[in-house]
Amino acid sequence: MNSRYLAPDPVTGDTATISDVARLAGVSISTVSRVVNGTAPVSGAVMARVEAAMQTLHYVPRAAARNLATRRAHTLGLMLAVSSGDFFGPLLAGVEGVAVEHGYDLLISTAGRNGPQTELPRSLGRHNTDGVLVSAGSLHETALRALHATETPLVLLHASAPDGLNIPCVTIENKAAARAAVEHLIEAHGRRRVVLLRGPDLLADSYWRELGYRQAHTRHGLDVDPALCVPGDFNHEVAERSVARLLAEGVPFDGIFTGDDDAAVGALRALHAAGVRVPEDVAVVGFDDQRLAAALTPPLTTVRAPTEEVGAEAARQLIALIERRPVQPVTLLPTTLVHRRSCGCLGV
Amino acid sequence: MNSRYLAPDPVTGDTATISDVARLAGVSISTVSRVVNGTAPVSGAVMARVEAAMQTLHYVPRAAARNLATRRAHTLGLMLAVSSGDFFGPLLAGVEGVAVEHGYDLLISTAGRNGPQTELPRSLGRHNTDGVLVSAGSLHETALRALHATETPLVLLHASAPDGLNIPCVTIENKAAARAAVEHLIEAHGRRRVVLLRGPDLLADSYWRELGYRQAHTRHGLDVDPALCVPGDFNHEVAERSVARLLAEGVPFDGIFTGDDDAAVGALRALHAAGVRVPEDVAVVGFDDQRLAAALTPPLTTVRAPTEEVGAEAARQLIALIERRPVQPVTLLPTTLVHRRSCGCLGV
DNA sequence: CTGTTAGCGCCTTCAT
DNA sequence: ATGAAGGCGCTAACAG
Repeated sequence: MNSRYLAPDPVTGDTATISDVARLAGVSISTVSRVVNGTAPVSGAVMARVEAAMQTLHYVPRAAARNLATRRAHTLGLMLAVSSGDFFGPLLAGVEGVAVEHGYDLLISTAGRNGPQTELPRSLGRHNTDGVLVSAGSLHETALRALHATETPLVLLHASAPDGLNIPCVTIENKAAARAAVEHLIEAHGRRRVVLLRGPDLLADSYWRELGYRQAHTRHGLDVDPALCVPGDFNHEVAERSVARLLAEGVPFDGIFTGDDDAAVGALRALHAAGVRVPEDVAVVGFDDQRLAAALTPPLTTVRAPTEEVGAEAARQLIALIERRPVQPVTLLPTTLVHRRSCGCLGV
Repeated sequence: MNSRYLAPDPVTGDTATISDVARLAGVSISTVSRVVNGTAPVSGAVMARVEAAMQTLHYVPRAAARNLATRRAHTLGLMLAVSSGDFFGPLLAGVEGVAVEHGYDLLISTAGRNGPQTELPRSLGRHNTDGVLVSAGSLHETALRALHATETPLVLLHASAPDGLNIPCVTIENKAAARAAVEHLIEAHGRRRVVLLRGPDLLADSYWRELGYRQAHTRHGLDVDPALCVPGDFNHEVAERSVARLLAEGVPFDGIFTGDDDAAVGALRALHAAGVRVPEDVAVVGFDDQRLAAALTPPLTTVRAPTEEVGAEAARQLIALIERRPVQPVTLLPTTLVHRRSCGCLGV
């Protein structure tokens, strides 16, 4: 190539470069560059010729060359924790939609099952990426601090920034949602002794949801009985054990806020095994509205989070950061409570 | 930079290049390149000096420059259909693990909810990517043909190549798995009239699973009653309607192969609503072993697919293709039947 | 509006 | 075993 007028040879896989186009169109490479990027005005006639040339040559700019010349990667990094379960898809869809809309590609990396990485994978490193979206549990705090120190544009997903780090984050209104869920049990269904299945210690989600649980009590002049706050870990096995123990010990309760839907599975199972009726004896609310929520017996009342929008908003923030526009330090997306049978609302 | 001996300025975000390292170590850039890539032997002493220099400068090679020089992207493209539900995570984990292991990055793109794309997104195009993994339902056949014509290395996920296209594909043993599931109903539980909830027409999965269903019958000298083959669409609503209709029409049956777990949700719901006991009156098997399978009432007997391994194997094939090593035209990964209550096996 | 000319950072022969 | 020099394809001043 580069020395012939021919179309790219489909056999060698050789493809046209900007100079091929320029030559065919009878202009300079700068002009081609201009019509490709709309960087500067180009006369109609010339533009037409160039576009024709690009067509016949099947010209596609080579990203590596552009990236090298502009010293930008035109790429967003997304650092994920594998466990992301169900909302993986929507999250990705949200992020990707916004990314392409703004002309960015998406480079992905997942943390192994050995927990948060202590190092940013090279693929998402400084030069491969203009910025990185870091989802909760994917990157160890020290790695995050190191990254932040290099001034890499960063946005946190479903997590808040470690002390002292000024990193924008986008997540859902955990506290308000948890409060609303528990208040629903208290107000609409007259429950007074609601169990809290606590989430994993390190997760920000756990912290805020617990706070919401407490706030619901405070607002209604209720005390929180420490005996009702047991481990749930956002995990059905842990949850099942906790609820079974409560039952075995004869601790009285008439409601459960399970922290997340997975834990709800365990809670329902323990309740069912003990012959406790849901929602008559114990009303249950979950959190997340995963696909399985509606399929449980009884169908689970739970909090629906706008996962796709979380991804989209995070991407928007990151791009703003990259392009040096003002950024929201923390954005909390609103949730809605989905009423199903397990709380006592629908049907019986 | 490029003219000082200093470490990269953390404030400007300026970072070291290969020449900075060379200068600090007192060698040429070629030598640095050699130690970075292990391209040619380098004396121990020199190597040590270079490595020290890289350390103190926090040197990281710039991907764009390498890609430009080598004319390779060192990147795999992954084209996904958004709906991928539950097995999104494992699949990604599989692909990514193999990719990084071989020194490739992962660029992702998802098909919008408007069905298969008719064009490969630019981000996964020829120069941004050394090859592309195309998952079922993400790319329209014409796009696939066009892509294939450009000689882009391609591997299909959960789909087989369109007629005449010689594209390797990796998926699971749909036919054998479906056959085993249905045979289990026939052999272990004595069912003779098993309903088939057919999957979506265009999906390869649907086709093979239906074939397996038929094969199970043939092998046992049973006829397939066309009245028992109804739409399921891998969708709980469609499935619920179909099963409800069968019940209403009084068509007799004693088992259901639901095609996938989502459809199983609908089937169980319809059965429950009609007061039909599972598994006593009707035994049910699903397919996929999604997370909700174990949480259903009763817990669902279903086929477990090695999703992560599918991703990993696909990545291996693609890399082989890229590096011009021999490739498996089609690889079928084995599944296992997970016995739970809905078929009549465990508990009651 | 259009062309010329430097690089961007790295790999890769080709000498030595 | 090491260095020198020429690209890879494109963008971005800088002239006209």
